[in-house]
Amino acid sequence: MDKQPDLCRVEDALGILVGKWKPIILLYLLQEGTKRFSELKRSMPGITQKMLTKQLRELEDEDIIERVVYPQVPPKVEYSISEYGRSLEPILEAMHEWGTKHTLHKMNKLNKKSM
Amino acid sequence: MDKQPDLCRVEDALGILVGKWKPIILLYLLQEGTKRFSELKRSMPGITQKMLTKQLRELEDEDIIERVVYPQVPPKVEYSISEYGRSLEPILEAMHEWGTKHTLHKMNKLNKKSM
DNA sequence: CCGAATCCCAGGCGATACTG
DNA sequence: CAGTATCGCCTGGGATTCGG
Repeated sequence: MDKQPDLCRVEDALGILVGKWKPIILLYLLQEGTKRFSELKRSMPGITQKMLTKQLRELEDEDIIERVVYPQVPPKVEYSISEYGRSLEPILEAMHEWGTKHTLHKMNKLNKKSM
Repeated sequence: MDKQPDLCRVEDALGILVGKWKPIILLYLLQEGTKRFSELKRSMPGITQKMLTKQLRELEDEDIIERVVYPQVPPKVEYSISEYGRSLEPILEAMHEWGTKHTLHKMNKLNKKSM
């Protein structure tokens, strides 16, 4: 199964970003700083509690985000990007930039067809 | 960089790289230049013809790779990274670099536990 | 040699309801 | 408020077979 181990490290990074809501969560926390669960949920229309919990857990397991529980009633849990997680920021920015260009690229392609 | 969730284009880039064999295909073609179908298949133990064809088609549809068919018997089809596709190289390199560090990060984490 | 067509399964994702 | 628990759909990926 082992191919060239050194060539396949791309997938380790990819695996962390893949997930329907992970890029959104990461960009949001990078932008807004620390947020509690309900704030995250409110800012992502369409996500269910289950999915938000799951994606947050997975990011936490990889040490990308930090989770702080305040033992009180009602409960309060805050999430934030870890110092380590910030090392992903350049990659996210590069992908966002490339994605923006690619969207234009596809639009040009469609326009050519209809002309 | 616009980080509003609804304007986030990270997923456009992500969608192109996601696919079990796509990073491998891209890195291979970036390194080796033009290759024919059978060479690609031979270099990726475990991939089926169907999957290789599918992943190549998807990359071709996004103009990331180029496909040249030589009308002869037996058939010969060559694949290569397009000029446009090369714009993904910095991202792949960044992810590879990050992935390498992350692998170390996880190893350190495991070592701490067992000490 | 290249790839399309078919069948199949696991897991990601979602809707909904329940709990401390 | 911040989660679990259950159920079910849908799609990516794989084995196999057929065709030009």
